[in-house]
Amino acid sequence: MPLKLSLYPYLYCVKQTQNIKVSVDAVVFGYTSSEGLSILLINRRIKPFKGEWALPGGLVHNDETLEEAVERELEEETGLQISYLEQLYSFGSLKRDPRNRVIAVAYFGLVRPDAFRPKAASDAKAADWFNIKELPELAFDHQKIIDTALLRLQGKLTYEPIGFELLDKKFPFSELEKLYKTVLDRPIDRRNFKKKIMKFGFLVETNQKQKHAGSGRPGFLYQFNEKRYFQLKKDGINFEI
Amino acid sequence: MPLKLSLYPYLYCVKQTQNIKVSVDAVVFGYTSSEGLSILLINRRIKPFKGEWALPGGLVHNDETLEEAVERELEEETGLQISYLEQLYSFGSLKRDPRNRVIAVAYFGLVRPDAFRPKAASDAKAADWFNIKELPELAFDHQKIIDTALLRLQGKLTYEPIGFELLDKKFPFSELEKLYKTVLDRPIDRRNFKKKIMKFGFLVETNQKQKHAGSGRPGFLYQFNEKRYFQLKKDGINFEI
DNA sequence: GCAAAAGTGTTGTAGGTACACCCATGC
DNA sequence: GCATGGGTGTACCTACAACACTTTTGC
Repeated sequence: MPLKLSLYPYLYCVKQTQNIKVSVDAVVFGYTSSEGLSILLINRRIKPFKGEWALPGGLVHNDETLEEAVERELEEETGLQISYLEQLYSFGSLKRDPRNRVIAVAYFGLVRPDAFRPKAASDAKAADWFNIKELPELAFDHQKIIDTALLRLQGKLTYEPIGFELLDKKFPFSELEKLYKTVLDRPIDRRNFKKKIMKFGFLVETNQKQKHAGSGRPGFLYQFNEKRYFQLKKDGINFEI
Repeated sequence: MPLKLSLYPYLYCVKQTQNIKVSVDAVVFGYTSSEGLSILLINRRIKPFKGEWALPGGLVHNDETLEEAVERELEEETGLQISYLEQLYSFGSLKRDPRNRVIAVAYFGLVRPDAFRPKAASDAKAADWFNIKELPELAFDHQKIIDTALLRLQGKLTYEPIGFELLDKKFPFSELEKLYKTVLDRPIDRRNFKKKIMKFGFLVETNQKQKHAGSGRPGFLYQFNEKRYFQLKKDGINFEI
């Protein structure tokens, strides 16, 4: 059976002009040990889904890349500093948007706690953080996008050290441990976890101690050494938790 | 520092109408033990890049999903049966296509050897297979897309049993081993590899023997049990080679 | 001095790696 | 009978899991 070949495959494309828009949407995760894992949402001021909560995002401009579009939208709608951004998935089903056919290229972002502003800081709730376990009803297919992003976060955390992007530049070791417990939603052995992480060598202990919050013995602060990590990665280590 | 909020974030979008097209492109891998890993390319019959080799693909129709578009394009341009398809990545840089701004949602596909037709079968070389190590110059940014796809294939092979999608339904064990050696481009210990694979339990030995090709002792044929795999996956195994 | 969190080592076990000889078939 | 590829087991070693007591601090 030979290959079946159309001689003019592109003829199909000119029959009717394509009328599809391209948007970007960002699932931005934030984390604090007190509030757990949260997602940044905006309240829509225009139809459709006016007044409902949605992911930050919007149409891509003609003269900007997808990454630039996400960064611009985040800046415009929320003004926050992002510490990590990667493409997640493109959603292209037919009825995503009731107005037009719109394809969404979704991105996955992480911010540090110092960029994470709680409810009080926003005026009139135009943008706000929601705990991952207490999300409101969402516009469009944004719940599905969030589900995809959460799976990606959980997966990624176990084979790339992106957890640091959700913590302050310097943090007590227990913060990292709590982060893993929260996001992966399972218990972790403190001693084994520390051995595993420290063995890699890209996490360095500073000589500073935690400024005391609450009771208990204050721990030393640690920081992630990105340079060392990239060196190790080039030499071929594989991070596995 | 409070969140900076634009009151009318969507105003930005109406300043100028978006003029971006959406296409899909497919990186389809095929494998035979004699020829190694190959990619399916088509020879462009229209400008731009007329006469050059490119990935199969084209503009998405208004009334079809992204997956439908990929499958239609593959059918139109090459007529082949695909055994595995997943989304790879979306490429959105500004000058990908010299005509318009076009965003490509790239897909990653695998076909079995019996769908794999060598050069002789195609008329006038409209579509053809190229060994991964002997690719021609490619149109657009298709080389970059292929690089991304190859990394995905290598990664995926080690943590999901998709290798079976590149082999016939029944195959001698050595075929699987050669596939891994070829794609991962490193030596593999025969005995350990077999132990590892068989331990999972989703690969079953049939009582048929390989019809003899060349010299040497013919081996038994094996087949992948998809049902068993999904059951195991649900119960929480993780495939790791 | 008591509650709360940080810091730290050992032992058993499972799984991975390294490694070599015999068997069935075609020519 | 020889060349080619198929089939198979063991021993060592590393890496992970399980597990509990002491130390520092705030109140």
